Amino acid sequence: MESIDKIHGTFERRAAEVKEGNVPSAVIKRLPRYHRYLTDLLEAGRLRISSSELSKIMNVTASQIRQDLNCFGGFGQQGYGYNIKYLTAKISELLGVTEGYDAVIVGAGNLGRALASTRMFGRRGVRRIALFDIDEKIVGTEIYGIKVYHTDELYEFCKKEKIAIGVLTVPKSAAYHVAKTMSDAGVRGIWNFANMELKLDNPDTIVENIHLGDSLMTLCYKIKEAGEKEDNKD
Amino acid sequence: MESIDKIHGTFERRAAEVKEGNVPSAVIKRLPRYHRYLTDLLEAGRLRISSSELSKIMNVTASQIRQDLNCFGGFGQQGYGYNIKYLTAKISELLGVTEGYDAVIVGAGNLGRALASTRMFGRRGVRRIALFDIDEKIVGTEIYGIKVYHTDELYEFCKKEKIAIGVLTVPKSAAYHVAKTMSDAGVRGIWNFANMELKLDNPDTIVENIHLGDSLMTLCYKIKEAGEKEDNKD
DNA sequence: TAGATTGTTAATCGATTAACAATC
DNA sequence: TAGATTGTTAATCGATTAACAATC
Repeated sequence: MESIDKIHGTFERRAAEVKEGNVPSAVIKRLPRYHRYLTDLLEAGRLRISSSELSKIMNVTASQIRQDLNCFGGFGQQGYGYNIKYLTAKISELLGVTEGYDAVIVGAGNLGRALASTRMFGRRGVRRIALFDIDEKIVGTEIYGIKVYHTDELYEFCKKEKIAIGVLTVPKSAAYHVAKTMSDAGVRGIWNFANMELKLDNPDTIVENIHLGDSLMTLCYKIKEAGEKEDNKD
Repeated sequence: MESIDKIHGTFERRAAEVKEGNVPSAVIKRLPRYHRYLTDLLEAGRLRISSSELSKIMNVTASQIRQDLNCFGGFGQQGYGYNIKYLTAKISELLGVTEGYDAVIVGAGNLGRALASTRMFGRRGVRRIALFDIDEKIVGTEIYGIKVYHTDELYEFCKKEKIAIGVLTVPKSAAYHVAKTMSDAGVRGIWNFANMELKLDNPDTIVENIHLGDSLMTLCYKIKEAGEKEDNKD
């Protein structure tokens, strides 16, 4: 127990040193995955982990883990490893999880409802403030505890509530119009499930596209590839 | 028109040359995106495109496009560009889109229904043969034209119908059991929406994980980063 | 033939891995 | 102190870009 406290002390002394801004994009892309594994370890009650143990769990090299974590300010401890809680907090901060952004979901179809019901948002510090749809039958109701508004009110709502994130689950045909409305209302990031590339005039609006189809294709590719290897065995 | 025919002739003569198997993984990862853009161009009625035009549309370098497409057998034509139809067909083949795999969706919740209703599968040559759920109220019904079976029948069904792809949209608690059932029944690839890493004994079962949370985190990161840049302006 | 655009080589860049001295 | 494990340098590897000769 003493050694853990000692580690903690060390971390706190070092916290100011954290360098940022020059983290390579390859590392940034890996951060959500680190975050996932570390959160799981934390929930499992683990306090510390070495790069070598984590490398086995995550199936990457220990060297890469040390190199990666060092990008934002070496706070491992020689002979001990990394403090999981501190590491998770640091990565959360870097990823913006601690910012507490507000989000709206536009489109209350199957996908919109699925997103309304997951605990994915809360875990990442994002609050779902409202759902929007054009179906008068559901406007005014609540879905998984989230109030449904008419899409006509979207612009005013986003502006007034200073919404940071807009989740787009409307049909392709409506996607551009809805996206533009949100962009105009000052929404900073659009999480786009509409299966199309959005071209918005506002260069400051960030668009993160979900292309499930790309993932399905990758799976097909891997299946086909594995089958070919199998064939070559004979 | 004559030149187009000429190009076509050239392509057919060359079709045999296609090299495969040594395509770098960085290129493989980009193929679904190429496929998307090329399909759109094809639907827009375009017949040919140059690496330089495509580079502008896709926001990558023309050099990369030529390098990429060359990996699986240079079939552009100097002075003309690439035949979109042929290129799309080639990429489709490489990705396994032409294999015509059969899939089942396990879990008929919001996400399962969303997946049952999209045209994403058909476009990629994947047939959705059946839905599975444990809710007796919906077993026996049809959802978006797909028959719903009880999950108890999953093993037999997959085995009998030689299902290649299992789409996993059940709660975390049931994910492992369902995945193992499918793996045991010879399902070759699992498309995993359960937000957890599946550890299956069978090393031949391919798992493609969807981690929407990672994408949401990336969006948060980009928003935070853009905000910081904004701050530094002053 | 002249113009356009590929295929391909060579140069650059960035990312990964290996190794080990520093240090807890 | 001895053992463990990081932080960091240097070596390797792979991916991207630039350039241009080949060729349609």
